[in-house]
Formats: sequence, C-alpha cells, structure tokens
Amino acid sequence: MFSPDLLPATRSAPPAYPLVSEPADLSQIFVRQPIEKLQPGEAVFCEADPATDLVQVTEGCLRRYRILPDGRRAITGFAFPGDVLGLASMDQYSYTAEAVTPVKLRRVSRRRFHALVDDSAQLRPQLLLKLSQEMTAAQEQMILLGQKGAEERVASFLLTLARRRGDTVAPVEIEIPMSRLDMADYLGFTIETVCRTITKLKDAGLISLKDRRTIRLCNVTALQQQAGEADENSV
Amino acid sequence: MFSPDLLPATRSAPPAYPLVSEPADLSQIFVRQPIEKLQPGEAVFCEADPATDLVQVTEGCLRRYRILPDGRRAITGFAFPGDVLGLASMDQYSYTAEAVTPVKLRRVSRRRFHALVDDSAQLRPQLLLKLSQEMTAAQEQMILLGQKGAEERVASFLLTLARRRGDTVAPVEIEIPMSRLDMADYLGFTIETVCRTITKLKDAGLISLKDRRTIRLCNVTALQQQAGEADENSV
DNA sequence: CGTTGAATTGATACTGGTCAATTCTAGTGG
DNA sequence: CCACTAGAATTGACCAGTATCAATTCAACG
Repeated sequence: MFSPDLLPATRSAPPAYPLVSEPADLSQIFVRQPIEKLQPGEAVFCEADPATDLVQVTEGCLRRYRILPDGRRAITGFAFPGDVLGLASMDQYSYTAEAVTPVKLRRVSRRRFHALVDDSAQLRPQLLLKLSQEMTAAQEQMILLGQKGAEERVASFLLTLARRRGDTVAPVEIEIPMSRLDMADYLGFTIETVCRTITKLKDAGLISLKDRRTIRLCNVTALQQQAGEADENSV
Repeated sequence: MFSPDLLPATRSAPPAYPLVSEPADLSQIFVRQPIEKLQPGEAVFCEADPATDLVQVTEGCLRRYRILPDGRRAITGFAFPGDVLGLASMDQYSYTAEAVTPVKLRRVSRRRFHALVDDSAQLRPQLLLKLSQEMTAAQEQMILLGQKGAEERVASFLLTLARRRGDTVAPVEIEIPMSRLDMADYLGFTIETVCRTITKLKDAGLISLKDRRTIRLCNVTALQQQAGEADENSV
C-alpha cells in the first residue's frame, strides 16, 4: 500500500492545471465529479459487483476486504485521500470497499477513465506507476504476513500509517482511524494479539497512547528495527 | 496468479492479425528474441538492479524472492512458461528472479517493450489485464498467508500448481518443480511444517506421493474444501 | 556401496488463538 | 451533572498450531 521508494513520484503530482480538454494528471480525471459522502460502514462497491466505476478518495479512510467462505474477513488494504479504488479491476471488483470513517469521494465510470487514459500519452505511464505501486505494496504485505511476527507486523503497520498520513516527516503522533478489529483482520491476527502487542510496544517505550486511537511513536528508529526494516542511516 | 473472473475480458481480444509491424499479442513482442538458458540457481536479475529488461519464460520454473534484513528469504511467487517477469517494475526490480529448474526465456528491453505497448491500442489492454491478474494473485496470496492454516495453504498451493500446469483439466498428477524449502518460503512455513502437512494430506487420502516430487491429487473436491475454496458446484 | 544433501519424523518450546472476565469510553437518559 | 448502558479495548488463563532442535530415512550420484 505504501512503497517508500516510489512515493516521491507521487509527490511530484503537479498542482492543478487550468486544462480544458486533456488532463495532465490522473487526479484531474476526478476533479470535476460531484463529491459523494459515505457514513462509516457504508460500502462504495462490493466484491463481485460489475466493476463499473473507479473512485478517488477525497477525505477519510476506507477498508478493502473479502469475506472467506467460512465467514472470516480478510482486509487487503486501506485507502486514504488521493488513493484510487478499482484501478486493477477488470470485469468485477475483487473486493468490497467500505468506509471506516466518514468519507468523501469522487466517481468516474471505468469506461470513461480508461478512454481518457488510453488517449493520453501523459496519463498512461501514470496509471502504470500507480499499478506498480499497488503491486509493491501487495508484495510488502505478503512478506509481512508470511514472515513476520506480531511485534514486527504491528510496528510496520504503525510506521506505514505514519508515513502515509504524516505529510510532515516528524509528527510522530498518529491518529488511527480504524478499530482494533480492522487492524487484526489486516495484519492476520486476532484483536487480542493486536492489543497485547501494542501494550508490549508501549511497555518497551517505543510508543505511547494518548487515547486508544492516538498513538505517539516515541522512538522511530527502534520501531523500524522492530519492524524488520533495514536501517538505511546506519550504512 | 489466476483470476477466473477476469479472464473473459482477454477473450475479447481479436484473433491474431497477419500484421508485419505491429504485434497483436504481448507474446509476439518476445517471439523474435534469442532464447537464453539458465541452470537451476542462476538469477535472471536481482532485487534493486536497474530494471532494464522484461523476460518471458519459455520453459522451466523460476522463483521470485526477496531477502529480508535478517537473512530470511520470502518467495513472493513462481513463474512458469508464458509468464512475463518485470511487468510491474518501474525503476528497479523489486525482487530477485532465479531459476528453479533449467529455464529457457526470451528478453526484451523495458524501453522497447513499453514503446511497443504504448503504441498499440491492441496491446495496452493486454498489459492492464496481465497486471490486474498479478494483483489478483497477490491478493489471494495475502489472504492465504494472513488467514489460512497449514493444510489450507498446502492444499491451495497444490491446486494452484495443478491448474497452472494442467493444461488438461484432469491430470490430477503433478510434478512439483521446487524443493520443500521453496514451498516453505512461499507458504510462510518451515520445511518441517510443509512435510508434516503433506503427510497429513496423504494419510487423509487426499493425495498420494509417486515420488517426492510427484504428487497425485486423489480427491480434488475434498482438497478444494480443505483449501477453503468455495465449492461452486454445490450451489 | 558409501557419501551427501533433501526429506521426513519425533520431542519439546514458543507464539498466537480461544474463551472468559474486566476495564474503558462514548452515548443516553434521568 | 451524574449514573447507566453497550460496545470497544484490554488483560488473564489456558490451549492449539507451528517453530525449533535433533535424529533418522531416503535417493541420487560418484
């Protein structure tokens, strides 16, 4: 969901051009569309629905998930402002997208989106970049789920959230929009394990809780080690 | 790796034109290139190398993996004939690709590949389809690793291999090209757990071993249930 | 045949899951 | 403003599944 090496490229998104006919940026495709609002728990679209639209998140946080045959819920990712949902969908959506917080978003038809992108030599590489970022994020998540233990997963998650929301580099205090259950279903754990792990990180002095949804990262370097991230400063 | 719902879209690609200059199919891009051969263990490219080329596998099996800071190896996928490596790479490769068996492949420069695709209204949707299939596969793997137990993971893996290799639907006897260690690093387990799980499936009569690398799927339906796949016939 | 690395099996330890309280917090109504 | 309530979060005790460590068996190859 977050590929540190690739993020800088996103930042390079130019400020809104006064374009008429040809968008210079993927976001431009959405910018004229009306804002839709969702309350927490409302779905944008559901798994297996025909994939008619793409949406760009303007405000808030969504979860993307699938329900397994036995009822378990697997959250495959969260979406934040600027993210586009449905990019990699072809025929049907492969997951349900649902508001975690109150959400504002803009919608365009998949047909129109792809027509615009397909016509623009500017936009085509931007789409590929986005897809490649999604792939990188998915690979990171595969590694997290396949190889890492509880403290590594939770530390990674918090750092990822911090990078995602912290447009500033230093805030070190992050607002967690989702519930412990959401975190658990994303990290491949139970609520209880997520709780206990947060407690451990707190007791170790790596984080502190302002309230249950606000976490301060006290020692980012130690957290990165805990997360199993190579410390690039130490080279 | 396999997205049944998405495949139909590919079908809509028109039949091969007798074109001279413009390939009608992604594979055409590779078809004129010389064959390269690799011995088991040889790498096609390494993580963090500049992503100069794409390769299409002609014969054999490769693994894609990353080495974590602490030395663990996470295999993110295997590649078989027809697969293209490097599709989602932008600047650098995000994984190492290494031959499992003797491999034959064809290589084109990323620049040339993207120039051809970008120029062809035929090819562009094919690239998107491939990427979307990769995303779907990555999501499946996230779910497997995050939610499923040992027997589910191994059963899923065997079924996936069977679908992949079995151009025929019924063979039920699959040659496993990779070692137990490869399977373990892919499934997020240790060698021992993979072994014990295979033994369990064997004792339960779901599979039998011809030799250590040849597994017969005795009861595909039961395996699918074991894998946590919804039985679509039972509806 | 003996050697060697892969695969399997066994015994035990550890991590995370399950089940059951308990505490916290945001609402709600008195 | 203060209980009261309901759901979320946390903690604890115990259990299950997987890892770890240690043999042992197997199979290809010289």
